[in-house]
Amino acid sequence: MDASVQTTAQRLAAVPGQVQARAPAPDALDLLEQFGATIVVPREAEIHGQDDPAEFCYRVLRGCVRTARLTEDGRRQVVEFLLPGDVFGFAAIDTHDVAAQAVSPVTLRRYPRRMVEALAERNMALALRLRAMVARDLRGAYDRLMLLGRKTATERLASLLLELAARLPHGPQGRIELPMNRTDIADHLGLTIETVSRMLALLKRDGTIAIARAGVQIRDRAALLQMASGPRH
Amino acid sequence: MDASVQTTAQRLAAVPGQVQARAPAPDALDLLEQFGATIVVPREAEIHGQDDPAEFCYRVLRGCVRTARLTEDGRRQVVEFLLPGDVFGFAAIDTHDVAAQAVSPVTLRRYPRRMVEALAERNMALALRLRAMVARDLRGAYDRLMLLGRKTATERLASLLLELAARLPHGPQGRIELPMNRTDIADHLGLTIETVSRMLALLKRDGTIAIARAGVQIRDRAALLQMASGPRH
DNA sequence: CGGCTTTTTGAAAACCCTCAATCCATGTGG
DNA sequence: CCACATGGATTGAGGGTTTTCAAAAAGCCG
Repeated sequence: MDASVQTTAQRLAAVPGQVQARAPAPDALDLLEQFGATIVVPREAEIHGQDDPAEFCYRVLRGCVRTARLTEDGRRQVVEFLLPGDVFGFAAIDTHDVAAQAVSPVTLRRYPRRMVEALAERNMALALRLRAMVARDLRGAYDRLMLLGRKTATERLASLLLELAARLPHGPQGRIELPMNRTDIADHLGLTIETVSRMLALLKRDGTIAIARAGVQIRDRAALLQMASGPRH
Repeated sequence: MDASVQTTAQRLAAVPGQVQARAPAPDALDLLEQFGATIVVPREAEIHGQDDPAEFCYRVLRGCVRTARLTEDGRRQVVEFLLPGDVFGFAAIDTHDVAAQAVSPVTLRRYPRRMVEALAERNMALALRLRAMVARDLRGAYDRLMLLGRKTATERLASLLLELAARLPHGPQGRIELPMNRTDIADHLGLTIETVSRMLALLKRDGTIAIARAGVQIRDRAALLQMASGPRH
């Protein structure tokens, strides 16, 4: 079987360790598959830098990627975490406006942007798909603006835990494994690692969650939901 | 002369009080003009709500618009301020993901989204223009994530002042008039009005800026630039 | 079992927020 | 024309949340 005729869903299913058994829904992104290359990136390695010319865009097959911005004096803002099935680098026009690094050992599918552009010019479904992806990124960014500008430390943690619980595969009793360390979480939520640690300890004492290092289990989802949107009323 | 054949540049130039005498560069957005309607919105009135179906998109002709998100408990995050020449509502797919309100009395040009979509399907230049606009919004949102997540109050103020100085028309000695009040600024920068006031007073004492209510003059641009990117180093 | 990194915990300080009063500009009515 | 009311901005005092600095604990891997 020629790899170029695999659908996205089939390819995803073929990746070892990939748990989501989603229905093989046809996806406009499948058109890109024949131009894709699979690459492996070691932990903490850079996939592309900020302001790099946007030669490629990517889909995560395995592992976790973070996108981030850096200031000259070393402060970092992690924009988002990308998990298997997620794509990134599609919004860029000329250059990437964030850097992308591997949080864990990562397997990626990489597509040349020239091809994406060329295909999208001809194929309206793909063009619409691309637009929907960028719109989604934008909405996500707006959500995060609210989180960073107007939420407390606990609320930020609660929001992130709920988001990750919805996106990560679940183990027994709804346990999830956080792929990123405390520093990544802190730089994503606009906090310090100490505050992240303390707020997690707090949620643990409450009985809202159970944590063991990277393993997290949500015990009281309702409480988390309430915390995520604000303690008042 | 039929209004429908005016170019964007011509129309902009025709607006009273419009100062920018930009060269009449052809713009793919001019294609929309024949479907546009000019509307006037009073101060503090809503242009569209969050999650409203995206029936229209807009261009600011006069005045200042803010886009914002609200939480259930009333906290607000102002996403951005839009000034004459700026467009908004183009990134939406089905619904607007921010609310838009008039900061000052506003004149807008309003375009039906159906028309925008229809034209973009046929006209590649317009489609690319739309994409570039959304990409710009996204980059702006990323800049703001860094600002909210990792910058101090003074740095946030310095950043905003520099941004507005670059976008607002200048009076004598580089004076600018801030169209928004302290509450809007605070909700944009993730601060309180008191902190905004205090930090402005601080910059004033430094001699970095001169302020009189809404009027601001930047006296030491280099100092502001340095503050905006961080005090350390 | 060491040596390493990561996480957690503690104490003190910093920064920003909250609450409250005052100031200032503007507008209104007597 | 002035007194007064109103809404926004400023200033002050105190408190709270998060940060900073420091050390201990817990994993991880040789």
